Amino acid sequence: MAGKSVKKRPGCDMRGMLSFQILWLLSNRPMYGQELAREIERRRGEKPNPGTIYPAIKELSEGGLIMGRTEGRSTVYRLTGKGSSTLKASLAYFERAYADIFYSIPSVQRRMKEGRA
Amino acid sequence: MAGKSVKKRPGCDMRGMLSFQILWLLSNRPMYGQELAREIERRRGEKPNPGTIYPAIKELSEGGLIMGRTEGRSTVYRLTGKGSSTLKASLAYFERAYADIFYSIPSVQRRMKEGRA
DNA sequence: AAGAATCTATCGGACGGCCAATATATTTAT
DNA sequence: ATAAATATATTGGCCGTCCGATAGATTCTT
Repeated sequence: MAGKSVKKRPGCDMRGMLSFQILWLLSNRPMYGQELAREIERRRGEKPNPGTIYPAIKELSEGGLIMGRTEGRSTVYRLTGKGSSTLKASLAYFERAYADIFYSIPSVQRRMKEGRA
Repeated sequence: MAGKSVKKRPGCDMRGMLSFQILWLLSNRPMYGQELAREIERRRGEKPNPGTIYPAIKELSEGGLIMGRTEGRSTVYRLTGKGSSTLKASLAYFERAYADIFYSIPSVQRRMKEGRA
């Protein structure tokens, strides 16, 4: 049966960052869906399911933030101009909202003090 | 009527961070609901509605991550031991998942290079 | 050619976040 | 005492995320 118990991160599940993360990844280089899923897995620890990643891609595509180009069996996506400016605004929001949380992390502070950018 | 059009951040709405942010705020000092709402407003730019903040508080409270103590007209919340360890784990996840995004922000890089912790 | 692997894609359901509206209680100001 | 301000709290509904299952198409391997 579909839609069983969703695994719950204790106390905070941090939903809502998927589209943001996809935009950011595509700002580095064009990728196709499975590549995006793998890059997200590297960061989150878990690979998003097809039912998660593809609807997100579709949404971004329909919103004109990314553009897909079919190449063989895969579809390579890249940021549009609109997607790029949206990402810029989102990054500004991200920083304003969560920078102090980041700077409170010990390993981040260490890296700061050493001036490693 | 209730539940009209939810304001949409274009392309990424970053839901799911509320409980995390509440835990982090309470790790700095105990606060009551409206104080939490104001601190979140300072960071996000918009104040979470009662229908957003109170259910989140309730959930964290029922999960044993925070503890409330009624004082006059307000209820002051503080982290529990469980909440503290949960926050620690969440911070680790947060860093792993989004650190590279954070470090890609120009103003953050500037601050890093100057070694300002 | 046949099978395995890879990629794209959709469906149904669950869940947290989020809002506007509404209600009540307590404290403060006039 | 009355009004205003402050704080807590719930209701009803929408949205994006997320999962597991399922399916079809293309490419690679044997």
